[in-house]
Amino acid sequence: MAPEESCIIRHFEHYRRLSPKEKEILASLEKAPTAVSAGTTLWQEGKAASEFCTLSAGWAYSYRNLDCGSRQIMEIFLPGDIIGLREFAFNEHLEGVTMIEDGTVCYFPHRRLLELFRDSLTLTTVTFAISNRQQALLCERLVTLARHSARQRLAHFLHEMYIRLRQTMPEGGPSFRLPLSQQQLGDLLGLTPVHVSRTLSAMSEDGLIYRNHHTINVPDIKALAEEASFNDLYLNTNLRPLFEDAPPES
Amino acid sequence: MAPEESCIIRHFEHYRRLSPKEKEILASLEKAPTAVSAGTTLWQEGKAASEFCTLSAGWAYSYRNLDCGSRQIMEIFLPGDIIGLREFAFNEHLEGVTMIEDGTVCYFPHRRLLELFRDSLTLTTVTFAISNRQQALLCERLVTLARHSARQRLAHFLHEMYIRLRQTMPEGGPSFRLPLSQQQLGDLLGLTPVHVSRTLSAMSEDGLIYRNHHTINVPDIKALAEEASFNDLYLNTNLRPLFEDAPPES
DNA sequence: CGAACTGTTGACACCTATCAATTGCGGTGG
DNA sequence: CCACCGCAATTGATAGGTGTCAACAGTTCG
Repeated sequence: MAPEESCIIRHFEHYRRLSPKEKEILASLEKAPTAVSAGTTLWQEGKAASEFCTLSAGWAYSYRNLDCGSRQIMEIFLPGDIIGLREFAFNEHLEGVTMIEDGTVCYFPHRRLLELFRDSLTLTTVTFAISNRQQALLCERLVTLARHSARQRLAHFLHEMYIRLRQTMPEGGPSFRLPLSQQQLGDLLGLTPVHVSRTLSAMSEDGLIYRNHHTINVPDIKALAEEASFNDLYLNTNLRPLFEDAPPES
Repeated sequence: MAPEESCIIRHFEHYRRLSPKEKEILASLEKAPTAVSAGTTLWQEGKAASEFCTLSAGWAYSYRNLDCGSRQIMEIFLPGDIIGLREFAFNEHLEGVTMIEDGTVCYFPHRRLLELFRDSLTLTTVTFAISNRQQALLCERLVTLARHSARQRLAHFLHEMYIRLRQTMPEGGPSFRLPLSQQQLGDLLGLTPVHVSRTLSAMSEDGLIYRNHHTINVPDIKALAEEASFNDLYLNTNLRPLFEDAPPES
């Protein structure tokens, strides 16, 4: 595939325009696409970590298995995301990663990221920015877990996914496909699947969302944001103008 | 003060040995120390962001004010930490920052970090690693908020602080000073101050901790870790050996 | 058509929030 | 040095949200 079509390049260009050389560096990360089917575990927590991968197609999630027997889903990955970025500094994977749907991933060794840091200041800052944004997503979820009701948590997550999906697919209408089971939603939001079911039903009855299998229809996105007391500051991915007059490359 | 004594250099050297030139770059971040008293707010959420600062002395925390009137403390900063690193990519501060005790901070503009990225691959990777570690702390707290009881949350936080403090002050015995009010603990762990009080009292009665004003004594750190089902993987700050054969500086 | 999984619904228990009153502590001024 | 004030911490009673257990319905896929 031509570099221009790569998800990861689109993702990076969301933050900053890239030169052909920079695009080439990014494209080189996706030299070895691997097809993976739904339910495949890319790696397990605790295993030695030596690689990242980019997600070219399909959804994935990372998770932690807890001593108490339950499981916490940490992050939902969409096409264009780099999986494992957070674990760069660690020798073992802190989280396992599993595919939600069939998809395609491209593994690349940690060393490649160092080369990227060495070769391009722009890619370095954008990578750092992507990491920052990921962290902001975590912070928002942390807030909802600490302080919000089950209904607010679900409203918040649905709104977040709506926004994230619209950033890559600007025209998608009021509905989107959410290929997560209620068990997975519960594992993500710290709820039991039973309570997820009850809460989603209540939200449907109140006309906040409509559900059809795995398709969610949001008739009034502002009402959903209101319900979640959503803070859209953190999804703003525009880099500060500062970067325009960044110090010159060496 | 001589560069060797700076908290932030000690912090960075925890990850990787630094050359004199690299130490100098770091020391240059701390050119303008400012004394700040307990309760001072360094900046508020939503305000335009143009600076980071290093924390040279004293404790601080970052927080979010929520629509529902309560407040979520996101992060506790100790001497040697860089405050605001997470907000690098954003134009506005996502979080406010307030001093817990009297202390000293050194502001420096965002641009300085770009210069650091440009001038030293080692400092770039260590900065990225520090950001990763911060993220790992967040993940752990997210897990405890999602799935653990009040007692487990408190045990976990106390254990985490114990470990973090020992990393800078290796010999400190079984007790440490924790200058946080129960209101602040509640805001950090998603609990009401009333319930924090009850839970700490119960932990004291069970001999898990002893309290004296703001000093916490942990007679059996392993018991505390057990109680919290603590995962010490994420506090492991040793960079992977990979960094030893990092590509040469340009 | 049946098995296995996912989602729904009901009854009940438990943890934590809420509201309120009281105690203890630190700082201030007489 | 002591009385006083304000804040932090404690303790009690009650309410509410979510977990747990269990049964049942619906969907998917062989």
